[in-house]
Amino acid sequence: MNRKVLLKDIADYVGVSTALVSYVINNKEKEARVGVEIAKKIRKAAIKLNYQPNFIAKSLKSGRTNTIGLIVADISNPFFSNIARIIEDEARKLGYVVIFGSSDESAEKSQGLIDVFLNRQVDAFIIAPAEHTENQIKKLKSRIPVVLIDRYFPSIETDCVRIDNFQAAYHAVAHLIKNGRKKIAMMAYDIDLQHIIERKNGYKEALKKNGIKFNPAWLLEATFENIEKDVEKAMTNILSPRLKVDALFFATNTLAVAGLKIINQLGIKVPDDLAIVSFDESDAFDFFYSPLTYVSQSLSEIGRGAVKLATDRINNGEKKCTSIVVQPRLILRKSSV
Amino acid sequence: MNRKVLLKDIADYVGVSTALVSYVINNKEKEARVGVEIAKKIRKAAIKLNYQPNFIAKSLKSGRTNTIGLIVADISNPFFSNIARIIEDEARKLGYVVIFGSSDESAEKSQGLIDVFLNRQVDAFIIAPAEHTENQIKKLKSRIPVVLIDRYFPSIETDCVRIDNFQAAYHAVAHLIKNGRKKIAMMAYDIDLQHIIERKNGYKEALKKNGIKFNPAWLLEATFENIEKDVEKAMTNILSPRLKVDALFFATNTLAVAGLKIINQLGIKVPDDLAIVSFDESDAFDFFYSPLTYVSQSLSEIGRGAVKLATDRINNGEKKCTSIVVQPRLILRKSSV
DNA sequence: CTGAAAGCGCTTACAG
DNA sequence: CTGAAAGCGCTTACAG
Repeated sequence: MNRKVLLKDIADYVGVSTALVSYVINNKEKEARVGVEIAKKIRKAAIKLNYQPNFIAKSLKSGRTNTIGLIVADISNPFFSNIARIIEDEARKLGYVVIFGSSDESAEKSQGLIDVFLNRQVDAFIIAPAEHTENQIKKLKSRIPVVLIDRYFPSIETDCVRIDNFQAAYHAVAHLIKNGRKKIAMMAYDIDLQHIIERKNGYKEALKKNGIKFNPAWLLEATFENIEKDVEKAMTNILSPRLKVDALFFATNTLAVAGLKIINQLGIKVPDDLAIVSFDESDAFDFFYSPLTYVSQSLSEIGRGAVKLATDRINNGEKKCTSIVVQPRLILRKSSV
Repeated sequence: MNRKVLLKDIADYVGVSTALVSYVINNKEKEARVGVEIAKKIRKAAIKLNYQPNFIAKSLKSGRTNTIGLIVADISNPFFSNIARIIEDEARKLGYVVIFGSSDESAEKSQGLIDVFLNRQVDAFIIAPAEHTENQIKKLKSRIPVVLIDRYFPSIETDCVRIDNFQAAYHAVAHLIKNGRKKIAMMAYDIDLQHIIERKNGYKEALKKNGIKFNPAWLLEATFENIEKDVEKAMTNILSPRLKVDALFFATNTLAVAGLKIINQLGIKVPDDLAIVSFDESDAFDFFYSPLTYVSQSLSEIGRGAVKLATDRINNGEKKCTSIVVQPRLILRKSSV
């Protein structure tokens, strides 16, 4: 295994100082007013010797690692892995690399990941924040660029990419009502995160605006720790032994996937006996026997936007916070007819 | 924003040299025979000042970054994102962080990612290698620990975690035959990767051993670049206007998800008219109207194994190559009855 | 137009 | 038992 080629090797090879080589390699000949001939020679030598600069050394000097820390709830959730894929591509185009971590919606794990990534000197964070992490985010953003995705905290001014969750939920539920549904349940999380709260509010407002009195028994809630069991219990309650509602609105894809299993088990007819609308997407939605109507967020807009905001702020820490609000679309299919 | 705390700050605070502080922080007091009292003081000061060592500086000195580079075909494929999740957790337990990249099955992108990650001085690679990357892998493994997952190259001795694809495919197809199927097609990739080749061979061998003559028209192939279209074309050909086979074996989950859509479009009855078995997993398999029988690989065994092999080799570059062979299971469901 | 030198924040062999 | 100093591989202000 041959030794790595260093700046010094090129300098020796050409017969100049490492300083000169550094300037040329980084295209700063102008500032240093390096001779054209020499510059050419240096470039040639760099290629010939296959010089690869040592990122670590560069980072130590520059204080930049060209690394973005990505924290999501769970990288194996298709919603997040699809966003991760976009972020990866966009980031690399700009010379960044992504390290990732899953918080499992736990504030404690979130803090752990933040600490690890801070130690690694990431240049910026892209975070789908977990519940009760306001303080973490507030502190973090005073030190380093932070972009929130999917969720956000109204009390903190940050760069963020999100959708209007209230509107999206409102439209989804209004759509159910327009199609004649009157008793509409919502399967949500028992959680203190703004995007879920807004989805709940949108749901309630749609009922209200359409003259339907909200029945508290319709709002089903699960915890993150026990999704499967909680969904089963809540849904069995409201759907069995007899259907107490005629439509069901799922607040996220994970809830929907768990819920559809119960619906299959109970042998409920969708959409005849129960209409369904969900949020986000999943392969499961396409293959459920009655393909699901769902609120689609453009994952590529989210990913692209997040990387753009992050890198913009890396390059200009003083600029004002930007919220990119992505337009969701309601994809109409058989489950809600 | 207050300045980061340095070793020097602790040294000044306690009134010793940075060397001593470094020894204590890294629990090497023994070697340096630091006084117990001093060590205590230093530790206290480190906590009081909330000292966080600078990883970059450490890395530059030690040549280690405690970073693993993960290269898969596509991080948004649930098979890979689930493995990524396991790798993330296992790696962090051991003090490593993971940077990831998607090769899209392209040798060129693969090389690009390898170069980027090498520059970042990752300590090891975990790779699901793309087609035609033997030489990349061969070169790479002479420089740095490499663990292959999912796929491997028989011509290169490497650490790897895999299943016996031949056996798995053989059993899957034998299962179809045992259930009375006689004309069994396989939807695979037109690709020169060992795991796909072995799955094809297992398929053929199962036919042969059971006295069924293999019909070349049964082996359907798609390219990675055009999965959807290729699958549609190949499957329409063999399933329409009349069914020319009575069973279909999918070589991967991506092929199956694409294929099931066609089957739905054509309105084919599964399993009555066509039995199905697939590889890997997907939420779609559960929600297809006739839940899919599939070959399940333990993703956690794969992820865990990969991290173990990688870190073992980081700590002992000379040890012999290890193949972890994970036992797949055939999960029987309605689609293949 | 070019080079010597300091410095980024650590670790560790060496000297005392 | 402890410290001064070199060095990891770069960048860049400074001097010439």
